[in-house]
Amino acid sequence: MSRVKVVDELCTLSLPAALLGERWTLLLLRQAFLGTRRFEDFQSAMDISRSVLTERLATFVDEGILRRVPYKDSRTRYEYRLTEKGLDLYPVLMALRKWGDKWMAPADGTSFDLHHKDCGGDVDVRVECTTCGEDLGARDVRVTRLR
Amino acid sequence: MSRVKVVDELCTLSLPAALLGERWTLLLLRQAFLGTRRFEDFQSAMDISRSVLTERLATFVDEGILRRVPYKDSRTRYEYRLTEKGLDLYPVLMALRKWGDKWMAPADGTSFDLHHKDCGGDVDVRVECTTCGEDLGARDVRVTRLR
DNA sequence: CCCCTAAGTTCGGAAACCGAACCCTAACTG
DNA sequence: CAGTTAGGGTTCGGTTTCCGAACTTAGGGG
Repeated sequence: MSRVKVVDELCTLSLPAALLGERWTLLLLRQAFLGTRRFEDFQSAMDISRSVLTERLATFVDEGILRRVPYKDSRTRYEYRLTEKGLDLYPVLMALRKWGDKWMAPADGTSFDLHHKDCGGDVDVRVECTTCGEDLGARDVRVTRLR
Repeated sequence: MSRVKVVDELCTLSLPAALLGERWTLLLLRQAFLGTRRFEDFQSAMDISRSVLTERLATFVDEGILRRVPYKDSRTRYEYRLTEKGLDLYPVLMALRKWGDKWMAPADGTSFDLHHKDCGGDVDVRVECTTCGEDLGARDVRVTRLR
């Protein structure tokens, strides 16, 4: 997080970029969205070292992205669940996945599918203009620096 | 990249997540989208060490996200420009920014604004169902593991 | 000539990461 | 009721990666 320079670089894009650009955080998030909740499960699914996992989970918890809740396995243990703030990162992962589908497809396709629960339709991510409704790419947008 | 386990974890989400979850890559990308193209400019804007910058630029180049093109400053130098593949990452950054606006706003607002060049409208990112057109959140989507 | 510039490269010390072993504690097991 | 198991960590020594500062390279300008 201290990788964010405190000049004009401190903005609402660089802050999340610094957080999620930390090693393992995106993969941890992906795992959480796939339903993983317990320490052991994260560890074995991602093959991350236990000490680093502890640390990442802790920063997610105090960023308010995950919360640590007790559960009973005939005894009190803890599991990690996405908060509203965490669930709100869904579009980021969907955008990543869409890009991955287009540009990094590993020949044998993806290992899971996504569908709208209600109607069974496919999931898509779009950048659009709230005024005219058009689809926007990087070249259609003007950046204005403030201050 | 070797952080991607080669079991079922090799998918079109984990591959990009591993790449962009590398330290500095998201911030480098942001900088590129803001128009930065030269080594020195990346270096001073991001405050990254020169050796790591060299390395990150190189992996972006051989991932095909940036390309290294000569320019003349009365002499041949090189600059880094986004490719189509790179420009296609725009939705990822927009999704990050939207999330940042909502959840990490640094009190004094963002340091830059974005507007549709043609109509001046605001930029938005949406996850939607291609069949019914509804907006989708993480809870509206069913994940199906394949194989 | 000497210095400047852009884009790197080199190198020694510091920080982060890794794997493996160890810890703690309540609950089964025999 | 002693011993084992399970989940969720902590500790520790060795390895990678990162950092900052200095050095390199090559053409142009004064």
